[in-house]
Amino acid sequence: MNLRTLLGERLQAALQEAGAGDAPAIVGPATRPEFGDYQANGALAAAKRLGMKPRDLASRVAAAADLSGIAARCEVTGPGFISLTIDDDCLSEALADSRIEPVGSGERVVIDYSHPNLAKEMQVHHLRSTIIGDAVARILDALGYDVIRQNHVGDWGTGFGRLVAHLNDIGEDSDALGDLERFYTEASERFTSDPAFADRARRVVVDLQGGDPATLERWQRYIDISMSHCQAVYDRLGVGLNPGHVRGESAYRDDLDGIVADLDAKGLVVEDDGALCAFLPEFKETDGRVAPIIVRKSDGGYLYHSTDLAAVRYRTQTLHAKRVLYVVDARQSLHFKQLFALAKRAAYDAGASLEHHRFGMMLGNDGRPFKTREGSGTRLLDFLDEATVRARRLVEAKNPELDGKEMDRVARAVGIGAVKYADLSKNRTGDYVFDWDAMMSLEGNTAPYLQYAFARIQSLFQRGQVDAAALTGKPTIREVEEHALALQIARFQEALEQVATTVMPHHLCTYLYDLAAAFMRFYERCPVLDSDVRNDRLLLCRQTASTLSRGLDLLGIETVDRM
RNA sequence: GCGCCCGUAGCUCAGCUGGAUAGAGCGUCGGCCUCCGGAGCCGAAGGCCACAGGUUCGAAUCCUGUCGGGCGCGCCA
Repeated sequence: MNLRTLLGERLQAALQEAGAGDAPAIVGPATRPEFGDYQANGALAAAKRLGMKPRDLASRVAAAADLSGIAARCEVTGPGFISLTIDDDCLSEALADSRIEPVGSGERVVIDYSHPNLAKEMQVHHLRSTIIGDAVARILDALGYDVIRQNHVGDWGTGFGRLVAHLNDIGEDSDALGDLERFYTEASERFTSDPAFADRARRVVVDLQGGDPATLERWQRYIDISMSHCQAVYDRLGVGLNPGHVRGESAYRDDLDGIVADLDAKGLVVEDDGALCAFLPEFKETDGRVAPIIVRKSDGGYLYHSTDLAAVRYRTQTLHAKRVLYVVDARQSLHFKQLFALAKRAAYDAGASLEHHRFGMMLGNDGRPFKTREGSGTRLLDFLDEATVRARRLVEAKNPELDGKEMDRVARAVGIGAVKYADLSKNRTGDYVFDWDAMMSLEGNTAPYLQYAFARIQSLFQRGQVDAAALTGKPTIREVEEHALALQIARFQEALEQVATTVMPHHLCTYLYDLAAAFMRFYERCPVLDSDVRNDRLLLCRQTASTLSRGLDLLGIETVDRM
């Protein structure tokens, strides 16, 4: 249940009854505790339009609103705010039924994320897209959307010419493919230093695009190996991606001629300097130049604009997506603006919402793009190794009695969880500073703090020999701390829906952190095991734990019973 | 040259269709354990929300400009 939506509907009806037409109620969390749990600001804005005194309108709205069973108090405050306090029985009901409401109604959403370049191994800069995309996909899934994950891997393009040419030269049985990074570097070096090799590489590109079977076979072999590296990273990260989600650039290679012919037929492209370009007026700059969208190079080759257009068409017309989410680096902003504009002109969007959800770079403490501690590289696997090692060191120091197997599991959950949370909790459109010590400090808004809160509740059940699953009934709310905690638990749905609309998982992180804080205050003030109302409080504990665990799970973060 | 993004406490970050006295964590200072994990709780100090105008009953939020920082801009993706 979404209390905020419910209050919004009831108050909007009251606004209408009070003569304010279809003015929105504008319900949000109260800004201060003395103003209750929620506040509605809509009467202020509406009163102005109607030429009424805000307080008068607010009073009429408050009187007209049907809030029985929802709000225990509804009163006008200040210049015309409506302050609302949720009824304790209502909270109690909400706790008893904590299912996620499927507001997605099966609407199909395609989400494009991770999309590593298969020419080399996954790098640290692939982390954000992979993690954010995974969390968003999980959350939309949980809300009842029909989510289709698309891993648009970079498996096609001129770069593969040199790789396959190098593979041709050294023999495909060579174990050189065991180290993709080295292989890639060698191929690149030869390409710049050896003109004859560069020529061969360019011919390979032609062969590839022409569909030469032997060349395609070599290429496929390279792709398979590279893809298995990616899968290892995905498994390690615990994200839901698998080979079934892969639909890379090469999947659209046979569509490109048709796309470009179609753009031409629609009069959207012209030849310029030998290249085929679209010049859309909205990309006209103040100096009169128009930024071009090149869909075919002067040598006849295609670029990623064409591939991406084909992908848009596939996602909207074949997959029938209503919404296509691109979780991609902010540096691609112009590309996506152009892509979406051209796709609309060509009617490839089929009315779907095409959305680029950008993110900034991960910076080190020095304010420069992040590198692993050694400064040598940015291989994602090395980075995850370091995270796990650091987490293990931490957990060993705090809780040395965990045995080897459990220690491994905890180190993984804490290490990977901390990395993910550090990223997800700061989903700004700009860059963010990654700091090992801050994210592993186990204090403040971190994954370990939330995991700890969960573990602490499990420990409480264990100490009290409580079978949490067997607890029944609806808790009666008595103390203000209980009310605050119950309210926060009930707001889970709001947090999820907020992520669904904004595609910003940090709203869920903030929610969970506030939930943990509300629990800590409750726990400090309200004894649980040695209490006359033990069952009620145990129920609150159980719902806190399950909400924490579900929320973290939707972020792709594991919980552990002891840590 | 043109364009996009960012500028909030010493540091790292929130601030949800414009709302009441701008919030957390770290760090600093001060309280709280006969009590369920102190990895905690309570409190204090710390802000011209980069700057200047504008719109509004009301602006960190919207508009314009200036100054800082990041990124991007014809045949890589």
